[in-house]
Amino acid sequence: MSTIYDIAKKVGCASSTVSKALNNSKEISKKRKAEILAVAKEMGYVPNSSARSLTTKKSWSIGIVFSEDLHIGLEHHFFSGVIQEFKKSVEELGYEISFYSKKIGNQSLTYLEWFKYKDLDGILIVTVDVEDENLEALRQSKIPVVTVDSGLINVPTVISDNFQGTRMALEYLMSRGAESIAHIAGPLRSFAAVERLEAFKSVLSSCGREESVFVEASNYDYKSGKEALYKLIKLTKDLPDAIYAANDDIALGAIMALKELGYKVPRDTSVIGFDNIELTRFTSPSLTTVKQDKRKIGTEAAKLLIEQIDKKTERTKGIIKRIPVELIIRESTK
Amino acid sequence: MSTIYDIAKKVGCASSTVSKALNNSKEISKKRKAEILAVAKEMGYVPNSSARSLTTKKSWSIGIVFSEDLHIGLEHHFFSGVIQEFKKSVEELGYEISFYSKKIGNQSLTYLEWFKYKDLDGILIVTVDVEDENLEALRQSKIPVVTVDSGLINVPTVISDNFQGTRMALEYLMSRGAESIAHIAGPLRSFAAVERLEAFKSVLSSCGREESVFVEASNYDYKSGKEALYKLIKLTKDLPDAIYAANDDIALGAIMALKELGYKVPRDTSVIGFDNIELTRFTSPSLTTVKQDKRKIGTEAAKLLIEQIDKKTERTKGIIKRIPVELIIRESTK
DNA sequence: AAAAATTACGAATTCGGTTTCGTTGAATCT
DNA sequence: AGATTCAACGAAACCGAATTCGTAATTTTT
Repeated sequence: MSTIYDIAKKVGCASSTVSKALNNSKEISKKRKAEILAVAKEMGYVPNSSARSLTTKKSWSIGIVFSEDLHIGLEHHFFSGVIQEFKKSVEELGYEISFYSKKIGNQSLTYLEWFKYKDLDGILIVTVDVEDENLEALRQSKIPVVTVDSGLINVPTVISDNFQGTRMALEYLMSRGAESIAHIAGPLRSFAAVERLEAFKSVLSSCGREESVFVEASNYDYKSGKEALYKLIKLTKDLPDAIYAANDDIALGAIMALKELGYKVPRDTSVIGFDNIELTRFTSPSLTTVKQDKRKIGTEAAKLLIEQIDKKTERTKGIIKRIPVELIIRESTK
Repeated sequence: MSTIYDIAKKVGCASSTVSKALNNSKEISKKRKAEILAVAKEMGYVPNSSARSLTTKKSWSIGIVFSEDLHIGLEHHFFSGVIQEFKKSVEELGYEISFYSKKIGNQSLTYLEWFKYKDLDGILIVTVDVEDENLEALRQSKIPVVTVDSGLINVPTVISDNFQGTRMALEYLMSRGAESIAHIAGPLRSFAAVERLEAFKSVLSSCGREESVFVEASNYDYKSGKEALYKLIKLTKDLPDAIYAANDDIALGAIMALKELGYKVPRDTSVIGFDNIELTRFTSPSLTTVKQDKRKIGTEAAKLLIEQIDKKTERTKGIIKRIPVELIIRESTK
């Protein structure tokens, strides 16, 4: 309601003086400042963010992009945790978050246009759909960007250590006597899926296992996990000793499919997931899984982004920050 | 980058004319308009949201407040779904959402100040902590507000039909032979918890059961559910035939506590929850529960809010929209 | 005490749009 | 043809801040 002009009028000074008082400039006397601050408080003055960011070119807000095509959203078990933590981190510094949405008014904006439209200070990309060609322009631009779980070249990325996680999972399975291990990969247009598949192949071959059996799930969800398991069964004559799934949802789907086929987990085969979503403690059997540290991922992403924003340092070419994972052993592996 | 002034210069007209072309005003000829639009496109013009909302007093953004004290956040099973759907609904109309956070820059703002600061068009309150006195000012104001799952008087509210749900749950339990039924209430500073408790008492007494046994969980989570069950056991000599929990997390906690005490569910007692979070399908035993329609709740809240924003109608005094619930029968009840 | 350097403040401009209102030229009417 | 209406455009004010720069008042220096 009340503006700096109202305050100026009441105090009997110029608006510029009020502005100085409010922004602890040194161009003002203690006395004047105290006087102005008192009046401002009395009038219930609140600055206007639009006016402020119009002149300062700083919006104090950070955009978040996530690929809805990959079924990522606020409800996603894992990413909602990452975003929550990211939000908390940047809020401590005074930033707020803003979600990308295609429709702005009547027209639809690309990520880059959106960035300009909103005068954003930076962007967090949560997972990347390789097929989203809109991202390319973002990647080539000079604006502060950080990604989680993606492989955009020349963009700082925070991602779980998929190699370490895969190795831990597979070595554990082998230590428990698994001879044949199959992999249900996530959709290979996601970067993490590719990494886990690569790691799977690499670990197996380094252990002297020649062929690596895997199928690709069409999505990171329960249903796709079920379907993938049926595909897998068709592919192999015998049930493998163990199955390494690209994430927990897929693993749970696979277990359900195994049940439908009359198999018991872990008696007939072990299943191991990735993520450690809350669910996994409660299922029966409870799920052995590789735990991702979503809190750490969120805070690290925030850190990497704020550094770009503050230090005006150009994006460090292709920084990639790997967050350690942890193997959580439960009942789905023998 | 480029502004309407740049366009004006290039076209050779006034900025006001450009503005008119961009906002399909009728005060412009087809020819001029086409010409301007072409140049705008060529220059990659994108409007600036700050400048726009500064003059129009319309920010096209809606604020979301949720009480972190109640452990509500982006990760909450139920509310994240509501928010996701709300977001989708308002985005279709060109609005974006913005989350309240205490720290703006260095100072902390009340909800009302935040509303002014950001020039918000409306506010969605997701659950209300009765003890949050900041809300009172919001309630008394004339700004467009809608709440979900709360009981703010004179504020439109969208909420599940807790009476219907409770009745369905209890009647089902009784139809299956339960004589004694206890209730684990949610934290009673939340409105839904109070409603469910009231409904519990009312249904039981209308069925001729005199005393209604209940305990209050300190939070809506698993741990509180466990603790509450231990409290309950101390309170009653015998295990009740059935337990009606205020939400799924509490129910799951209670089941775990029962397990620890050597009881089996549903053999020794039935347990029924509220929400139908995804988890409930996977637990063992899977949980019988009252399903809340989070999609519907989200869209209805959006509708109620947009109506206030658009029609400039004052808040209809105390409108309360009840969304039907559904009983999902699974294994935790006999 | 006069000169020089500081300090405290205000006038004016700017950010990027929207909107009002006056003016001009063309089209319509009598 | 002269009077009248209407369509198309531009000048200017405004939204609410931040910032630059000039000036007057004050303090410090010699």
